[in-house]
Amino acid sequence: MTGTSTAPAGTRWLNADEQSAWRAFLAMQKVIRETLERQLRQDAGMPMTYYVILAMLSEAPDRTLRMTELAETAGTSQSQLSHAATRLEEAGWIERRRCPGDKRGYLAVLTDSGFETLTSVAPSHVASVRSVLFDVLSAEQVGQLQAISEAVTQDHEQPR
Amino acid sequence: MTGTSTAPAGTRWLNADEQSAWRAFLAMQKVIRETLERQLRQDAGMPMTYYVILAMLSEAPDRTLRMTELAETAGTSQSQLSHAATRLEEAGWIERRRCPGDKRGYLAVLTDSGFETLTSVAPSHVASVRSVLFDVLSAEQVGQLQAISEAVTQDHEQPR
DNA sequence: ATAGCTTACATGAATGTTCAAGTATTCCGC
DNA sequence: GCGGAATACTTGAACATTCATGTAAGCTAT
Repeated sequence: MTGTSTAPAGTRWLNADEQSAWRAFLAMQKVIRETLERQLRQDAGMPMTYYVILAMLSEAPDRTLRMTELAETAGTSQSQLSHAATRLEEAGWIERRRCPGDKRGYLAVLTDSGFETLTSVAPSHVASVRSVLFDVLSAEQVGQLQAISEAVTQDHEQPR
Repeated sequence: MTGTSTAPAGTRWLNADEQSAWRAFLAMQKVIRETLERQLRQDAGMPMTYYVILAMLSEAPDRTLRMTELAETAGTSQSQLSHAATRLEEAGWIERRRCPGDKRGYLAVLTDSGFETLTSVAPSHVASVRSVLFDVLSAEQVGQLQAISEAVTQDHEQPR
């Protein structure tokens, strides 16, 4: 039900173009997510969320970030990050240290082992991203996709 | 790590454009998924997967589909559908009937209650889809998004 | 007609995510 | 400098998804 038929009048349903674009989009999303998720699971035994967390840490100065900042840059909730950090710490990929100057806080630090893991998985991850997305798009389409993505996310930013 | 630095030579990293397109895309995906998921959870207490299942059933002749077909059209795995069907049946939104002619199979039937629920939730769902996506895109961009989506999914189809 | 493969679906354990609390700190105004 | 609100993070329960496996029924070639 994204279309015609029974319902309170006044609902602006999707027209045919929007309808098919929407379904196509859902399908694309699914293909991409599943492809990457499966690849990472196989090659590194971690979900994509965890990969992104490690990746963000690897780019931070001293491979270290405050939990909250990490959650923000990785695009996860604090709760999710906290659970993830527990698992990542068990795996030996990160460490949590008390935050100097703010005893409420913790710093997440990427360990050497974590960095190595990331380094070893990254190439095949990037290859997957390429093969599922960029290899099938023209340069123009890449630009279009970015513009579309930014339109959606920018519109959605909270007014502070 | 989607970029430069340490790693086996020969890896084709993403260039700057691809990199930023990719991150923008991930962010968009997240915004859209979370928005819809949250809205459906609030308004109907169901995840989007379940909504799609009900929606597909509502469009089928007699609001009935064989489990396998339903899984296919809804884009879920059979296992996922089976679990979902259990929950949906508990909620009284669908029924499972033995499939005449093939005693292995089951038919999933959308109940009146399920149809009513769907009917009551659909408008706000569509409104969300609109507000998060179509309202911020031009007609041209909608077309571009569809083309991009199709490029990805078509390329990914299994060769039979 | 029967052995053996395949199809249709269910089930259970493992894992991730979300939501709602809960516990420390820190900040702020008076 | 003290009470109360906000911040930083954790925790546990509920739920969804996945993977591997299980069971029943249909198909097919001999």
